[in-house]
Amino acid sequence: MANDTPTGAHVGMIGSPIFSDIKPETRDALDAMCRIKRFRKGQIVVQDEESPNFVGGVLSGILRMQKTLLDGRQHIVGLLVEGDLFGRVFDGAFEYSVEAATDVEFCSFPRAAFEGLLSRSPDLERAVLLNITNELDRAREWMIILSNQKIAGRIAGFLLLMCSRFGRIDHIVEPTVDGIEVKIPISRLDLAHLLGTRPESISRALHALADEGHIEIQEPDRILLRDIEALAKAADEDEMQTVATLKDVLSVKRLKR
Amino acid sequence: MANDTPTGAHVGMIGSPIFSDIKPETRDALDAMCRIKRFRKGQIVVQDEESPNFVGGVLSGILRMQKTLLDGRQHIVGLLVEGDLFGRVFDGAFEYSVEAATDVEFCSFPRAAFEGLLSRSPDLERAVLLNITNELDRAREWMIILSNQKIAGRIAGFLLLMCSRFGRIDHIVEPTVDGIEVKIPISRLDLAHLLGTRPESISRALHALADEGHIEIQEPDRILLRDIEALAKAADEDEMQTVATLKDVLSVKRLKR
DNA sequence: CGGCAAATTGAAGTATTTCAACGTCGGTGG
DNA sequence: CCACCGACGTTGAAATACTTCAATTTGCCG
Repeated sequence: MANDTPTGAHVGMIGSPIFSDIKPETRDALDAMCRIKRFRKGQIVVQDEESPNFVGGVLSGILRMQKTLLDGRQHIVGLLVEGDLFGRVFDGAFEYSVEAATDVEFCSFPRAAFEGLLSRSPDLERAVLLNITNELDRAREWMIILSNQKIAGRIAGFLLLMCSRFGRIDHIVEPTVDGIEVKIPISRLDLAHLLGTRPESISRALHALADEGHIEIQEPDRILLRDIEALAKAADEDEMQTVATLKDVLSVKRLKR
Repeated sequence: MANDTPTGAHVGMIGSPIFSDIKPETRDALDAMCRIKRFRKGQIVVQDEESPNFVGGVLSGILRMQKTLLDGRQHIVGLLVEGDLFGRVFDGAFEYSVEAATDVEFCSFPRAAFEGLLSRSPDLERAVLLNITNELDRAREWMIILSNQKIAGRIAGFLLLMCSRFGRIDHIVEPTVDGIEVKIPISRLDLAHLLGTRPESISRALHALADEGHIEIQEPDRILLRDIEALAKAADEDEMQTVATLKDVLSVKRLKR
């Protein structure tokens, strides 16, 4: 399950993964107002339309940010991992619901206090700005992935995004001798919604990629990426940098053995 | 290269549409460092990979933010209108290119000076934070639109997004007696890339919506939305608020006659 | 008026969706 | 402990939607 972190609040360095570049005194202030919360897989952290009165910062585990459509379908617009913030600062309604995709732990900062500290601490404000900027980049990457016409391409893009974004986090991504192993934190149905298709198509496309030897389906939610470059090609990947990075990870791993 | 004709700068209240809620002195400082630039439709404002040394704020016209894929295709990830910012603050590379979708005018703030002022002016920092937050919301809306399986649904979502986001701006959206008239600022090819399909499909889906009476194609780039609710249904629209707002706009217009 | 780019239309080929059925796994209760 | 159920993933086959390639039309600019 989740880490065996001390339960009590106000322990030093609580927000470690969250804000890396802020002054010690700002961090102390943050720690002082923070309260650690834990949710089990499947629990709702924030309900749609009900603007939360806190700002959250993920410590461990994965949260799904989603919108509930008219017909009740849940539509994921992002996965939150260690270091990510959620909730709304200074602004209007938070229009999404947040649900635990795995068991999770996060810091909860009372909204008013957080905003107050934000106004007083330029370093924190900058950290938040950077955080949101990153989030924006991620959303744009999603857009590009989603605009791939072929399902297999979208899946390839999704897998690569998992690697490049969640690479050093939790145990989602593990480099092995044969390739990179990715743990998919959501069900086929959710993945289908996320990628704009249906679970049957996800299944078929995934198995098609496997038949071509680009991936290996070790378990339905554990995929081994064998040929990064082929995946990048399938995904129309434009960031050779990502590919290069991932390949480096692999070769290093190979040498280590 | 591009005729970035810096015309007269330092005129009072230049940034009016850009930051509405900042202190007069901050605005003065902004105006003092700002330089107005104008580009004609089709010109490149920022080239891929070449991190610009300025932050831009759109005054009028429309810019397209796009990524160039390996095969040279241009992939739009957002349209910038009056009041939108672009460029990077405090952070890594700006990975997109920016091109004028119509003739445009924007403020250009030297990056270093802008960041300096940002650090000194909490009100500006907040304004920027809000701006980026909005941008993030928009990107997430795009994600939801893009994950619609049917092309017609994506187009419907696109048209509604145009209305709700660009409603009071430029002359993109005009309420009329018969419905809302939307001017599409990009070509079919670009729209196709944006929506993850091909121009032929865009054309067919658009004409299908017209055959059903939901829209009317007055010119290829001028669409009259006749039945907002039908469009919302086609788009799987979850924001009844948007729909309600648009319908209000319409009925007010009708009364006015 | 000719020429070009953009938009549209047609027809054939692919890919995806849909509906239905089956297998697996984990939990529950007899 | 085993049978059963329900959730999930997978597979098959037919229906549908989209893409592709080719041809045609439209509108604009020189």
